[in-house]
Amino acid sequence: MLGRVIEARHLRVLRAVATTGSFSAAARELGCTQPAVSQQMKALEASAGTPLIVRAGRGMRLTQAGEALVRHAAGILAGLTAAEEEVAAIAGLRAGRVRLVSFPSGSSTLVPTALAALRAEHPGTQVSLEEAEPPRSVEMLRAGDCDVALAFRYGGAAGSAESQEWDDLVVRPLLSDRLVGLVPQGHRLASAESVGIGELAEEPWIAGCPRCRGQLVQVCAEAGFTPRIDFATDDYPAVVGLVGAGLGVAVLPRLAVEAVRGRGVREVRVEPAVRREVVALTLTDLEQVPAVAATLRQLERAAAARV
Amino acid sequence: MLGRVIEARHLRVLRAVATTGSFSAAARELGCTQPAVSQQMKALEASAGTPLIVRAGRGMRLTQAGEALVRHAAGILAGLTAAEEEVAAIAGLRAGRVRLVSFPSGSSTLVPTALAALRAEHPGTQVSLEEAEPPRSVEMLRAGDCDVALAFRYGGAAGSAESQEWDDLVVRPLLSDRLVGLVPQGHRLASAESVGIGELAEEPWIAGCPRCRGQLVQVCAEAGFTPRIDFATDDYPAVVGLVGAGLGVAVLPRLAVEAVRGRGVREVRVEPAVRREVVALTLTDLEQVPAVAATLRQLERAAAARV
DNA sequence: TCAGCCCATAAGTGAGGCTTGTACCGGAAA
DNA sequence: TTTCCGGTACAAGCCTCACTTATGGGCTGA
Repeated sequence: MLGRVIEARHLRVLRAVATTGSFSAAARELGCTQPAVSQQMKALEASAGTPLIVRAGRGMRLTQAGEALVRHAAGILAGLTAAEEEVAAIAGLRAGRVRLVSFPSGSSTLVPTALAALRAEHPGTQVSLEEAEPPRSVEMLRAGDCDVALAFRYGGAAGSAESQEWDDLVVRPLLSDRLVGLVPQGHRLASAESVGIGELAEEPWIAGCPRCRGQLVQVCAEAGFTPRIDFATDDYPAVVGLVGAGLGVAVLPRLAVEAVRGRGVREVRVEPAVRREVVALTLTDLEQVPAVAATLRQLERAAAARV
Repeated sequence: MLGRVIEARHLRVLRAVATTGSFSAAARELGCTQPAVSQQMKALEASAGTPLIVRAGRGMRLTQAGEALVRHAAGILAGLTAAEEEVAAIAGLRAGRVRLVSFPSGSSTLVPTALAALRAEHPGTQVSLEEAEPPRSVEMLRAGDCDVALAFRYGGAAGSAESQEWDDLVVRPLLSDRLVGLVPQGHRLASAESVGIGELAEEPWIAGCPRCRGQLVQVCAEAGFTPRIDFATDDYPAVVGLVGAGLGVAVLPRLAVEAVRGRGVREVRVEPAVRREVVALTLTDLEQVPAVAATLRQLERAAAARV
């Protein structure tokens, strides 16, 4: 048997034949030759098991089976073009949804810039934003709960463990975020241009998120002391507020400080320079999704514009 | 470019992948090998212009485009199977309509037998019956107003013209219908076994339909006389009634006489034997239509059973 | 009767779908 | 950890099938 099942191609040919009333005209409409139409119709009749058209001198008529098939073809082909259009809209960035997860200081700095540019370039795209710190955000990425994760990692030994976890992901480096020191206005180091970390050994500390705190402890250990951490909170405005209130000093990523208009605090450069690398993460397959690719591109542009 | 447009085959594969959650399981469900599924999915993603699935360790997830396509695929494939089933019903004689046109004496003899058998064999088929004499019924057949025409033709010189008109049609001979003479009871020839047509030369005649009348005149001319036709009507019961009332004699096809229970008339065999050939006509293409073929078959069986 | 249009058929070609075979990667069990 | 198993990707070969060109026949209208 030739044609086992009915394919969309057959229905397109049949519809063209039914509307034009001739094989040749259908061929012209379909952009192929007349024998092609002839063969398709023969194959379709073979799989139908009954003639679909009757030649009636000039022109042709549909049989009952032909009429039934044409009637169904209308809906089927309409559904098919609707499906193609919806997919094309997603592929062409006239539609498409991206679920973005970012760590807090990223979502208030890089993300707004990137999303504004994305919206301007592709108004049809929709982006949902959620906040989560790196370990959790990567979990969400793997679980399929988001498409892009804005995360960060610290260089050196501590980062290697994370890098290993990410080697099956797409890692797009965005920028290198230097840590800056925060001291209260009026502090003895408030007007210093650069401060060695060891000079803060005896100060009370306000620590940030757990990972940042770990990083802080490690850096201080390398400098030969253990920081006395009086307060620790995920809330960066709170950190800045605590420093401003004179309750201690802090070391925060540049991005986090920038996101908070701190009053009563001074930024000082801390030596040795410690940087965290801010990256965008996504799954290998998702990198090819147009909306995801566009989001990554805009995140990179937003990061580049920050230099 | 590989896959230009989306075909039903692609959607079947995608649906199987989406429901089973793996290429291998989809291949088993579809009755093909796993690389076949792999290739189809790759082709589909190529024509979609965006990934449709993301591999997520154990199993896989659909992307937004994939979800859209699967959502549409449900309706499209449902419509396709509905179309296939409807066509299969027609092809398998579980459905199907035949428009039958018959001359009057055929519709009351052969047709009921044939249609009863058809109904018994294929209860799903629907037959519509209309009455029309041969010239008109063939017109209807050519115009697409009916599918099968029950007609008749006279042999000899008169029939050749009709045969020429029918040589592009499918002609199924059903039976040869001998013409019989009708005389009133008590007529001088009422008890004759066989009557030469010439013996009726002086009788008043009741003629039937126009074509039968033409045939009558021709036969009489060959016998050397011109019949005096007092009445002519398409209505065979009327002809029989008129003969029964003693208003004349008539020559009618056997089928027509059989259809009418005549009172007060006697049948006599007329010599020379004149026969009309009863045939079923259809279009070449329609002969392959199952419902038409079944109708023709039952008409032939009904005619054969009449011997 | 001739010209034009349309359809069917045949043969050749090319694309692409399917298969087998193999390698790679992951997770689960020993 | 090693080993095994289920799953996928990749490559090569085959074969089906869809399209092409070329040709013949049939019907219509001039």
